[in-house]
Amino acid sequence: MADAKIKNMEEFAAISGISRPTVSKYFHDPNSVRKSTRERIEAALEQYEYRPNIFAVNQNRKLTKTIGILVPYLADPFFAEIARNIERRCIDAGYRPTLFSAHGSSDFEVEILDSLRSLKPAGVLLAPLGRISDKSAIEAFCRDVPTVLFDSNIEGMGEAFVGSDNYSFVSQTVEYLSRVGEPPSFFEMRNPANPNANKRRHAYIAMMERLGLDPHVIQIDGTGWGFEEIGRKGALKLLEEKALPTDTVLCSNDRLAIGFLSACFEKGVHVGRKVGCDLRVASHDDHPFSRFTCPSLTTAAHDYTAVSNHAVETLFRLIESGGKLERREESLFAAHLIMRASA
Amino acid sequence: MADAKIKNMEEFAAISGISRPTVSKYFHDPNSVRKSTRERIEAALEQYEYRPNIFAVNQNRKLTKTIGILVPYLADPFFAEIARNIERRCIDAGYRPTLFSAHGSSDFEVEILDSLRSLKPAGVLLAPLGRISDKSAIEAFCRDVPTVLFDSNIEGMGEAFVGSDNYSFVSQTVEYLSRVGEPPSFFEMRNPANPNANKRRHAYIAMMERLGLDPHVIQIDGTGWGFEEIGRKGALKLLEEKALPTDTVLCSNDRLAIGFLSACFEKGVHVGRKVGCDLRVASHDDHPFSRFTCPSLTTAAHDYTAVSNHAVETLFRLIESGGKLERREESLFAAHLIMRASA
DNA sequence: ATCAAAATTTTACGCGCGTAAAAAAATAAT
DNA sequence: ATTATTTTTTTACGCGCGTAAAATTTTGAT
Repeated sequence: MADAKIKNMEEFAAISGISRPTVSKYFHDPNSVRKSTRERIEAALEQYEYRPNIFAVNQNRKLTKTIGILVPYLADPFFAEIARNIERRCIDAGYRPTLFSAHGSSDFEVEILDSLRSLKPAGVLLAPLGRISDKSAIEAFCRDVPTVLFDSNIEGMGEAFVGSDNYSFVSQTVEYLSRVGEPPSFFEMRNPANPNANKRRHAYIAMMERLGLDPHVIQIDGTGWGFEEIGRKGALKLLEEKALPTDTVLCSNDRLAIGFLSACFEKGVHVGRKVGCDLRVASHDDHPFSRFTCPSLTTAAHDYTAVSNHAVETLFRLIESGGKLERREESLFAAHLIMRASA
Repeated sequence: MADAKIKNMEEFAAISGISRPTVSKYFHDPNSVRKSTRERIEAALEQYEYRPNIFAVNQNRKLTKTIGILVPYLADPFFAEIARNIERRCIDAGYRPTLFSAHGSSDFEVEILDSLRSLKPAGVLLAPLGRISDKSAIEAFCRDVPTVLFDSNIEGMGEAFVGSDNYSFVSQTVEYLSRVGEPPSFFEMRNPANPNANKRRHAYIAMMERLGLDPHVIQIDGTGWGFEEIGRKGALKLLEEKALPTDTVLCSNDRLAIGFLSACFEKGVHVGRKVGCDLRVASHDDHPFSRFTCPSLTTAAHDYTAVSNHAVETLFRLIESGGKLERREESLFAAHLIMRASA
């Protein structure tokens, strides 16, 4: 492997004593050539350093081995975590994942979709921004490129959607909170960027009514992706105005809850389920940091692994079947409750 | 722009009434062709949708417009934040950034470097894992690809290093803490993955000695990138054994501090600089979440913008000068103290 | 040994574009 | 109008590889 460098496949084929078309076949799929030739190629591969030029390969192959991954906001550890899982699986399956973040901007999202298109990826895993996404741009993209949506669903777009079952999240938290103490109010942003937020609100209301309880939805102002700060500001206002209808708050997501808890601490409000506490706070997502909040956050956790696995597997299936599925698939995974100190 | 799609540059040239070599020249640099022809091309560009095939372009051009960005751990919002800044600037400058994360593993790091090499990028911005990095692999990579290191320095590798001045961080926190209260102990991991940690420890000791104070370095066990959990475990042990030498703790970085604060809360230890508090805790980095800890974290902040800007600009300069700099450059940016409630 | 099946080699073309060289055209300067 | 200069066109080759078709070799079973 320390010998002179090989320029191209022609040269490498000559050295390994195999014809170029066969070598080409080998790189496409090592098992497509006879064992003895495979071994000869691999022997040469160990002596000489050669890898096919990826640009020439991609130009000529109908199907690239690239998989695009686009998430709305990579600085959110939740997406970073999912992306990590997905990347891993793609690599294991012999694909080359390329990761993009829309950085919370729909302009960026469209721009990335555009440059993703020119990469001619075998498939794309797309977690759209949601409400502010340019729907028509996404729809056009999905028509051209085999795409599986995840995290946020947009009706009818992509060949499949894989995400979490928001009803499962909320029903578990609401059930637990109201069984053990006062029923929860629901704390959320007035104009949530993410469609999951709406589903969670509806699930909250439905669940409360099923339990014969009065739903209280508290909506706070704020835009953008600085959820913690939005939650903190909203909570500060509520606490100052003593406007909380119950002593239990269920936040739409963990990042809002992180802000909420920080506001409580500032105001000297004791959060927790122990005696002497003023307030219980729970939430959804099991954000990587939620176990380090003060107090640690009771939350409903995504089945990260199941979601990312199934998203990737669905995409592989989609790719193998030529970019089209019989019918659009929707897969939702249940949450599981993680009881910590906050509620 | 809704007209029939163009297959290749040949076709597009025919339609726009310009010869293909000239069109090629235009896409390389629009200002390299006469104004009148530029306008004709751009007029055609508005009517017909055409973009040069990126693979064919990259195969034939000596220099790609790709810039590789590799960070050690993208699930750490600190790196996500830096990556966001860098991506932005690269796009603005007409490059195509591609982001990779080593996910904390040196195997991954080498693997990514390898696939990065085959992308023939114009340049690479590399934040190495640090201690566990495969130095020889990185060195070999830097020889082949114009590379600027950032965040963690590895002596002699890459054409330049851009990062923060650890001494500036620590001197400010130590000075402040010991001026206002009891001098701090230094809380860190025994075997830090990141070389900055070592520099911070040395800076702490030097600064304490300069102030005529006794340094106390507390080293805790733990490996990997789950710093919060490591910090929490370490702090729990310290608090249980009442092993803290002073009532002021300076953590090596914010993620450790987040864990420390969570342990304090669990143990009922009151952190803050107000009267009645048991402990002051400060740290370094200004992690995106450090303002939402309980209490909010006093910390020394990176000049994120300056670091990412200067890293990118250095890389551009490096690219323009053909991949070599007169001599290796090292640029360090000062921190600024952010006073919050924890100390 | 015989023969069909499977794998490989030979040969050749195409992908979409960069780019060099010479000829032609357009522009600017005198 | 003439000449010098800049820009564009024509022509042609190369990049590294995919892939098709026909010829050849190897393999495995009889």
